[in-house]
Amino acid sequence: MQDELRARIVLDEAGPAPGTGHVTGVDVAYDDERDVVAAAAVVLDAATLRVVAEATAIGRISFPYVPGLLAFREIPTVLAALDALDRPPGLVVCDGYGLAHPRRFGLASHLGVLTGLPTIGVAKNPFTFAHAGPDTPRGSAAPLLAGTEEVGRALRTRDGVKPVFVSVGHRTGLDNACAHTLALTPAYRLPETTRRADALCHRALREATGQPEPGTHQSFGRPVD
DNA sequence: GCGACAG
DNA sequence: ATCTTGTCGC
Repeated sequence: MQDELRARIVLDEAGPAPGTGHVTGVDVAYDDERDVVAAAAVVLDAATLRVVAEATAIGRISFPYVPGLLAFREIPTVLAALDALDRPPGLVVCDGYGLAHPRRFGLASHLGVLTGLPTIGVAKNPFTFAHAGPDTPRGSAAPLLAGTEEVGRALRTRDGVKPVFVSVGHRTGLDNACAHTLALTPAYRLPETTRRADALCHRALREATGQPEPGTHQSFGRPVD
């Protein structure tokens, strides 16, 4: 299926200019025990990084995590969240890869082809591509190489901090994808889009399952004296 | 055959 | 992704 759909990726568009229009982050959280998945889509104003729209969707886990097949696990619920938005998403920033994929069709490319939207992938970990460590300062980058082809970049978004791994999804160029990623990281390693979507899908999952009770999402809660 | 392997 | 503690740094 990936080999089929790959032909529909549009690579001759530079994509939206960084800092203009809207940028949307999508992310998914799981509760394997209860077989529940929650997705979130958060639309930011690209210039101010302020949230202008949000939407979530709840579903059942329909596919296991298999390296290389992440899209089949995450996309159904992500599509539902995007559909629930009350305005166009603009550029969509995914957790994971686009072209930097064993078959050149990662999550970001898959989502782009299904929706027709411009997409990029920003992953936290390298997949199976060789890359040198980018220089220390923020903005430094090193190519992700599939043989001789540059399928993405290891991009430093904070001085001296582990880089993120950027690749093109659909209807966007790699230089532009990296420029967007830098515009979305004024304070943290990960894009604001990813951070907002991550927080929202965890909140939605918790509200849908009504499990933990601790204070803030990622905290462990105060020990009882 | 074995290890690696986005989230 | 999820679970989970201590700890280093600003």
